[in-house]
Amino acid sequence: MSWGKVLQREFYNRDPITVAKELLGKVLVRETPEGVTAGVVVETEAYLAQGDPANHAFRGMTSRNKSMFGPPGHAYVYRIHQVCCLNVVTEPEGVPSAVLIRALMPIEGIEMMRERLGRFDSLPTTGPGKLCKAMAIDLSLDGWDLTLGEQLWVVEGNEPVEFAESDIAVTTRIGVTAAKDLPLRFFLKRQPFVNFVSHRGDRRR
DNA sequence: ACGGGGATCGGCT
DNA sequence: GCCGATCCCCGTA
Repeated sequence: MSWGKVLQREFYNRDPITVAKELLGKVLVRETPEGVTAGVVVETEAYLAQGDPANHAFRGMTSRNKSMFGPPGHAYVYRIHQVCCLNVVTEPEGVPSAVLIRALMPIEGIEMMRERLGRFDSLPTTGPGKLCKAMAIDLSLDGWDLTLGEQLWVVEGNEPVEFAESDIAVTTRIGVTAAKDLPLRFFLKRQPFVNFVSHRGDRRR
């Protein structure tokens, strides 16, 4: 009932750029008493422990970002502008780095996602805030251990979307004001569920 | 198609 | 007090 091999600690215990790229094509699963929602990860961003002023942990540990300082493979969920965003924590405990999940291709529970959004949306998981609302991911999941295979986790998924290394696009990150020139956003080309905002470096669909 | 603005909240200075 | 790792709506075209 865990939808295949649950990604374990070693997967996350690497640098955030590697994890951000390898997360593409994996499946994020969310289970609540209401049911299961799941989607293929198609867009991510890396936030580095060193030299990255856009990282919430750039100026040290606070009550908000403490999950990033914990062991890899846990969630870092924070709130911004009325919505939550989901990150996975990378690298060893004490090294504050993470990968932001920005978009999914839904493969399970798309109707439930739309109910949670409160409207019909043909793309209910484009954007980090929207996908959290669609999957009922909130601050109570901050620090959650993603390797347990309960409530919130990531599976190998047996490659539900086929792509090659050359299908991965790399651009600067969306919405950040600091370190806006670092090429740390990764997404699958020709994937309609990738966040559709006009952004330097994006390709027309 | 694109851009501007407002909503409204927790975390930090 | 201020300011976002956002989203949606509503102008203009």
